[in-house]
Amino acid sequence: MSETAILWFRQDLRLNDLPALQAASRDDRKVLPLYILDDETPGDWSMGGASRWWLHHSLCSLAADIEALGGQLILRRGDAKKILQEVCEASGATSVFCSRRYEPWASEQELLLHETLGDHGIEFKRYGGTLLHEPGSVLTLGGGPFKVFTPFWRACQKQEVAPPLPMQCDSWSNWSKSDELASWNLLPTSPDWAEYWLDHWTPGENGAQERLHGFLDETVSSYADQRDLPAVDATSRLSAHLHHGEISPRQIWAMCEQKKLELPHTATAVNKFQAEIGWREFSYHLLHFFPAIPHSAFKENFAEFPWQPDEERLRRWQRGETGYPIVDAGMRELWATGIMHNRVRMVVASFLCKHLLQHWRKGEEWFWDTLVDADLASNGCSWQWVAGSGADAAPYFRIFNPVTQGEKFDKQGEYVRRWVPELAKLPNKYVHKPWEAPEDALAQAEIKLGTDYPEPIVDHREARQAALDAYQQIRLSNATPT
DNA sequence: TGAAATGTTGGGGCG
DNA sequence: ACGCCCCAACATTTC
Repeated sequence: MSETAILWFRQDLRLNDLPALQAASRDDRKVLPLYILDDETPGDWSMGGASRWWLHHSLCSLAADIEALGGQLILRRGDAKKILQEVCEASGATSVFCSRRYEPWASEQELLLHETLGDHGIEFKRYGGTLLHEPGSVLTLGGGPFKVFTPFWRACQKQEVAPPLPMQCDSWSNWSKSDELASWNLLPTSPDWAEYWLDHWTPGENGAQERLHGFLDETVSSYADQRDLPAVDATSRLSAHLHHGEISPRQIWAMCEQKKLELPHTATAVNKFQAEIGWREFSYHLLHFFPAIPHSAFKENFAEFPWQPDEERLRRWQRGETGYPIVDAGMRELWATGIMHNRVRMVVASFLCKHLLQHWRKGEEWFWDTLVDADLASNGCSWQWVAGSGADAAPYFRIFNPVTQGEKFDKQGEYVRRWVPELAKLPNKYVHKPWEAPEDALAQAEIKLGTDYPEPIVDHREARQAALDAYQQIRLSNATPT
């Protein structure tokens, strides 16, 4: 009689290019596909609200795909170690296969599982597939991790990316003691802030593949010119699919390489897109070597940065009520759709840290809860990048001017008007700076500043100076005495 | 994957 | 014709 192997799904909700699945199904084993909702082990980083919404739909999709192949996805909730032991015992499974994760709590959990399951005679094996290159396989000549993106990415590109694996599973276990997905209450109620999200998103492996093909067929050619324009649909919008593992970076990579062979003139744009996959890799590698990144400054002198905690400022930023249209548009897009255009992410993040002097962790936490693509590695590294405390970070004095950024990347104010409809009637000239609009222009646009749309929460010039002064403080504190 | 301040240059208006 | 000033336009530096 053949043995049973648990395929423990985590952040890899797909069936294709899944090394753990291939390994599990080898040697004539029956595969028992299991997802565990574990809110205990991740500590502060249990899944945020938007991710849970996504997870619900992604699990529906995965369950349907497995069912179509004759299996049943088992759902269980609780401490993963306990559940795995239970399910092994109840089902007679003798091995557990999974894809590696790289969050500090997750790698600890993997080591622990290897020991405790091993003590019970159960084989625990973990596989790659979530990254192009495993952390540790891309190192400087000195043997250490890269701390700067460009040389890191150059080194990555010197290595082969393994081709994606085809789906392979011959027989599924028929053990079927599963929770009802609905009982997990992953979807929001009262209010249902995700009411229209299925109009924007198709979670699941099929949705991810469609998105990738659509992007490469129709969008990528204008990617180089237009990806910074938030009003234009010129980005891949793959981040959430990638985060949940519905598509692997190797699948993306292979398709990109093929695209460049077929249509060489798209090479520049495709390369730019691939470099974004590179930033994801970079973040994961950094998180692996510097596990404190999600909660403490990579550049240590930033530990003393004089942030000015202010709940009211934070709240206005979260709600998109700062009085700076491009910032408010971004924050409202995030709330309405679970995502925000990358260019605008940089602007709102810079605004929170530099104009409002709020700790980058406050922004990181908000994004963690509201983004469908919330990812510990990318989120932590990117917030530190903006704040200036991260690896290869933007220098602290690089302070975005929210008006200039708006005028540069949203010339016609289309994006602002979409997400901040109260400004819709304002002429282009003032749409990024309504406080400069003369009385009659405001009247014609039916706006009373301070009532229909807020006055700017801070004066740009003063806020910029305050941020530079704050930076000066840690520079001085960091100076070595002579 | 900035922005502002400061410096330089050169054309044109003007006395 | 000349010098002077103004100020774009661009370059450099500073934060």
